[in-house]
Amino acid sequence: MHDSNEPRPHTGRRRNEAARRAILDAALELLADADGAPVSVETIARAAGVGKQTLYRWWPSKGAVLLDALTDRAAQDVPAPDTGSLREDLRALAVATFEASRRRPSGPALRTLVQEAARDAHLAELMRTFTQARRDAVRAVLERGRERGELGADRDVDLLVDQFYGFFWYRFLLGHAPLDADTAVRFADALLR
Amino acid sequence: MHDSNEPRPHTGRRRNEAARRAILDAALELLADADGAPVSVETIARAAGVGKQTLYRWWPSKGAVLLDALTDRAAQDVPAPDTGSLREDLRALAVATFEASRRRPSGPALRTLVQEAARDAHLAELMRTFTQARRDAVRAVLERGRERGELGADRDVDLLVDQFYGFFWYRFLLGHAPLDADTAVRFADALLR
DNA sequence: CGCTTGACGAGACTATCGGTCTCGGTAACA
DNA sequence: TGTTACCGAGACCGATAGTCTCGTCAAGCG
Repeated sequence: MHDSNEPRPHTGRRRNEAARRAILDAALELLADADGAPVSVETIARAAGVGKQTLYRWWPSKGAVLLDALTDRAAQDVPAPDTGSLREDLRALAVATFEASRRRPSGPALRTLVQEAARDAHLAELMRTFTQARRDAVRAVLERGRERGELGADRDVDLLVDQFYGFFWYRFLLGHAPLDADTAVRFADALLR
Repeated sequence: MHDSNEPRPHTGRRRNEAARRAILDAALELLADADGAPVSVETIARAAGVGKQTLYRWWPSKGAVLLDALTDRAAQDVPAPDTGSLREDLRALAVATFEASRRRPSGPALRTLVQEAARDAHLAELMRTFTQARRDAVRAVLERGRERGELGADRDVDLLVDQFYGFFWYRFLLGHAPLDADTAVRFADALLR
């Protein structure tokens, strides 16, 4: 058996970085334009001017490409406000979350991506880490507030985290009611009453 | 032109009621067993012992069959508690909603149905009336409470309704945290703090 | 009783899509 | 200059929603 920890140096043609960019850009654009409608691999490849195999050579599935397209350019950084005030932190988090969901192309793309995830268990699993980071940010803000005595001992942090993201996703996916900054502030205050 | 308000009497073989029942029963059972996985028309027809055309003769799409299967047997009746106390009404609504989501086969079937709706715009549209009735029940409870002076003028009913169902759907679809009666009571109380 | 009508089960067929496979060509490196 | 691995293109496979056709069968009418 050969030493797999020390593979032989790479030879041959290298990965085409322009193709990678074209694929991610095309995927994000199609994801945003679709706004709910499915995005096919054929369409992405054609829009990027590449063959399907180039896609599958570097990503294991369509979902992986789509998620990569979103996280590549979209605000990867999770805001972690720490103003010293629970109310201010939660307001800031809500405003940042709601506003980010309205920006193009990442907002509409995220909406489509969730719908893709509903039919693709693999993608759903990949998205868990994406959403877990956001949940952790809310939890951290709440727990800092608790340590400062701004959150009563009777308040359940798990419940509050799910209230925060439940409301957000509900309005985001249904799109029947606004997710603007004013709503964000009123919502954050409602959670802390 | 003939009088379309007075169509000629029906002749020929009549609709097979047993087939209708078999289709709806098979669809609900498959929907519940799938618990997320897609349910194909072929599978429904085979399980019901009917041809695909019998399905498409009476329903316009797969989604219509699935929704019909759920609403046919599942608790169609929306609870409308009116105890005279906002807190008691909202608790009752939350307990009924959360408990119903855990019952078989309607609970798992609803979860699968939502995932089907994510890929079927037609079904998503059909489900709007289904969910609207539930939203209206919560709204009615809140507005009765407001008339009794149990809800401050600063509380936004639209926000509260979305908080209620946002939290429910979030936990129901993700399944990461309990939706039991105890949680329902604590949640209802949290909304009314 | 027998004819007309329309529903019935069965399954072939079309179109779409995710994913695999193969082909001739080409860029990078030794 | 030869080897290697990536490239675009597209044929191919399997699954699935929905349509179409076929021979059959039940309900009513004359």
